[in-house]
Amino acid sequence: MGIKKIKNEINIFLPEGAEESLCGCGGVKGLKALLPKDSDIEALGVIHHALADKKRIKILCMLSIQPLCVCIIRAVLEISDSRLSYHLSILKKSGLISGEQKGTWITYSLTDKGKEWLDSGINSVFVK
Amino acid sequence: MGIKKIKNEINIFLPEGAEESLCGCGGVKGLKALLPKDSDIEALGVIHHALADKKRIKILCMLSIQPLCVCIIRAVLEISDSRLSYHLSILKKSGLISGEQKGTWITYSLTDKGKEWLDSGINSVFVK
DNA sequence: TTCTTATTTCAAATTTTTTTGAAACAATTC
DNA sequence: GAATTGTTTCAAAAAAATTTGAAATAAGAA
Repeated sequence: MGIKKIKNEINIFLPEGAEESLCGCGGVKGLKALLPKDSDIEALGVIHHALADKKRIKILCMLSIQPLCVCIIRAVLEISDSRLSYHLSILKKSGLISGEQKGTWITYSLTDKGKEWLDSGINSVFVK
Repeated sequence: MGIKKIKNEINIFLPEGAEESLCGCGGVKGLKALLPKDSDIEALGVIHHALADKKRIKILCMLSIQPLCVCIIRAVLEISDSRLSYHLSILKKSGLISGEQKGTWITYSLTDKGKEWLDSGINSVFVK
């Protein structure tokens, strides 16, 4: 009732009004074309995946306070060395943090990308 | 050479300078206290996890163009119904999108949270 | 050189996430 | 009511991420 079924380009029925607004953006083809390019989607996925884990978010937050060596991060998080190393490697690969050797130690810090991400996105959640 | 080893509060050695700057933020205890509260970390994790998948990022991008019913999202993404449904449910649980029944169809749109997230974070990656 | 400490790497075990296909459900039309 | 279409739910299978513990590496100190 009140809903018109219309066969369209991809041969599916649509709710009334849907086809017209779809046409406004070029239909299904148009929608596909409007999506960001795959490499951008990929890049965004890598960052989101890097922070899809509480321990890794904590690491990012810690490093936003100051650069820290692995042993201190370990003491705060209370997890095993290899486990921490695994998480650090994922953050490092994502480009959000970087590590610099200082003698026997490796000191990790936020990269510019990491700082930007923290500034832009994170606040929108915390400031609620 | 040039690196002093100092036994400290948690009984680990540290690179020179590390202890002083650590003291500046209250040591390991202080660092722990400076981390966001667990519920915030959790919330951030949920959002990041929701967008840790390319298909889900694409869905978010599509919905930023206009609200869409499942069958159209399906046509753009070219995946099975149940697979799409699974991804939609994760986005829905994260609060980034919401669905409204219109007759037989369900139309999904970005929530305010979804719009904010897209505005704040995402651009910092795409505008490069 | 040998020893110690900090950190990473590796492979196996475990856990979590994702995919698949069938079945269920809900709104509509016949 | 029966049949149809759009969507979700469910459980099993498959794939991917994470944890674990042991071994490797690297930098210094003795």
